[in-house]
Amino acid sequence: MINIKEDEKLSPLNHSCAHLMAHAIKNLYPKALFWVGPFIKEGFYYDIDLGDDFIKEEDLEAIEREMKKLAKKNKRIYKEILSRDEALEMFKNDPYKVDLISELEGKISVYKQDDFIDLCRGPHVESTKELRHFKLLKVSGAYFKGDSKNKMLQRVYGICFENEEDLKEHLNFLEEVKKRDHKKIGQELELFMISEYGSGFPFWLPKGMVIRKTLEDFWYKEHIKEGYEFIQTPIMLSKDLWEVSGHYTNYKENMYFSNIDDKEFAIKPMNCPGGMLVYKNTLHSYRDFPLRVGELGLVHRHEASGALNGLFRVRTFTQDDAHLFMTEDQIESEIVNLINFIDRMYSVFGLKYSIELSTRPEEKYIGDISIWNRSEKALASACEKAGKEFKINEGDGAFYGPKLDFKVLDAIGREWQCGTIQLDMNLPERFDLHYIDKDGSKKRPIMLHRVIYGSIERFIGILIEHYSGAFPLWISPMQISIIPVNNEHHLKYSLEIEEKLKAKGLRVEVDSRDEKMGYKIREKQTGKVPYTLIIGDKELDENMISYRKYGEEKTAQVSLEGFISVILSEIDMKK
RNA sequence: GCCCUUUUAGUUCAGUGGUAGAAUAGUUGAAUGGUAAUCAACAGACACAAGUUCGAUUCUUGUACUGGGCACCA
Repeated sequence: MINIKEDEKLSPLNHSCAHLMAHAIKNLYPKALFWVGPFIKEGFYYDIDLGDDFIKEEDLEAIEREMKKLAKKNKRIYKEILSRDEALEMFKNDPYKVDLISELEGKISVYKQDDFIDLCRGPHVESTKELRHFKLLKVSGAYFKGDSKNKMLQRVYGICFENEEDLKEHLNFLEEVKKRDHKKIGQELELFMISEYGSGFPFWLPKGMVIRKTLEDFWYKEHIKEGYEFIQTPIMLSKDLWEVSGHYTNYKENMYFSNIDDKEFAIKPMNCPGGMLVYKNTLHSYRDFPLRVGELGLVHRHEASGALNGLFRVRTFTQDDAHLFMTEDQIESEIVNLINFIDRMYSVFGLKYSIELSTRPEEKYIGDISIWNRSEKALASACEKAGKEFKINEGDGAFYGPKLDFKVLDAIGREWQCGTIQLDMNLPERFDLHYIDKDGSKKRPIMLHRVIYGSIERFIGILIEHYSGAFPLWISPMQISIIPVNNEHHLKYSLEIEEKLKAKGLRVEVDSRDEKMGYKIREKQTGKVPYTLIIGDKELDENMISYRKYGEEKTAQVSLEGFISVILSEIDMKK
């Protein structure tokens, strides 16, 4: 996956291409006014005010043609330095540029090509002739200065490369992304659906449910190894609780409510308040620590309609949550444990990841600065002790504490935010949590929230795209499909095999429909079933089975016992 | 929520100011098969509401939904 932002050659190229596009748009839409046109990770864009006119997707081709025409003229791109007054004079008829100039300090630089001139810091390529291998990708709306209170401008995105091969490669990558789309694969493989009666509320279909259940079972098993206990808290609780937790004041717009017997109830957007009540249910001693309490908690959040996106952004989802309670000097070792745990969980799926440490916000934060400093240090040194590199996001922590974010990298190099470990100084205070220390005094525990999958729904979405729908055997909804060559002669033997495989806990089916085997094999391949067994005269006579692995064309012949042991060890290794 | 976009059969797509056509899935029948699609018959759809019109699936408006962005993600 490319990152133009970090490429010294591609970033000026894309920046210049943004200007070339603006130039072309200016020629085609004389009324157009331009705000800014930077290069980004995946290309460039320009924000444009076209008055009451619009650029539509189908207009992009015409703009591209105009760009090619301009580029061919081989105009030199040169820089000029102006004083503020000169700049203001030059752009006096363009309110956007005047606005921009007013935000800049010192001398103003502009770039010129032919009759087009634009404010810009640069750098740019030397001539328009270098801009040849580009593609305009999409149009959309974008708020002026990124503020939803402002007017919406039109944004056109594109990307530029040094040569045609790189451009082609990138366009192929975009095709690949489309092919892997979990919404598409989820429908094709009948994993989940979303009804028009509830956008943002996914339904799990039988096959998707197998995946979900498998991930949940695995999650429980691994958490037991790590010394966790489990709870389940109600999805609906009195509004009073959300006032104590602070969610009612800060998060009301995103919560669902219901009135019962004239009392207001809220559907939980987070599991923590319920977890706090469980903690308070008993008196705690320092001897109980670290206390690790997990909950696969179903939460509901009223996300903006435009934010919804398949399983990635939904209105109801299951967090693989846990709350950990400890003393201050247990923070570091507990975080080291967690990092190693998360590492183990991700590596099972072949997911690489990076860690980011977010520290105390400049202004809006609560709690003692000395606790902030100590816990930030604990998070950092835990990463070091676990042997993990991390990036620091200064001031990016939540108001209630610093955090470590885990971003997983999928099979085609895209990043997804999944796990997070957050220290929380807010809730223990609000809920007045305490424990009895060695000396018999009451103390406030340190509390961590953490998730590993993040949201099970979202994680499955990521896995679908990561594996492109071809799940490893242990997760695959249907593991083995048995095809009798002829129902009359081979069905009985097939059913016997099915029986034996089922007895081993495998997910098996016999496809006994009256169809030709070529047809069935095709279906198993498009359905991405890991193993297909073919049972005919040959297998019957020799008391063997023939199997074909997903994605391979060859067939292997083995005894049933041999096959079972191969399969079971593959499941065991989670390959 | 905002901008643009989309909506025709279970699914993927054609098409029209005089209510629609295919592929595939489905049902039924025939075919008994050796590694990516056997043949035939049947059945199945214009998102919803209002307007324009003799007549609207088609045009207009609104609503809902889809997709891509933006904003949001205490």
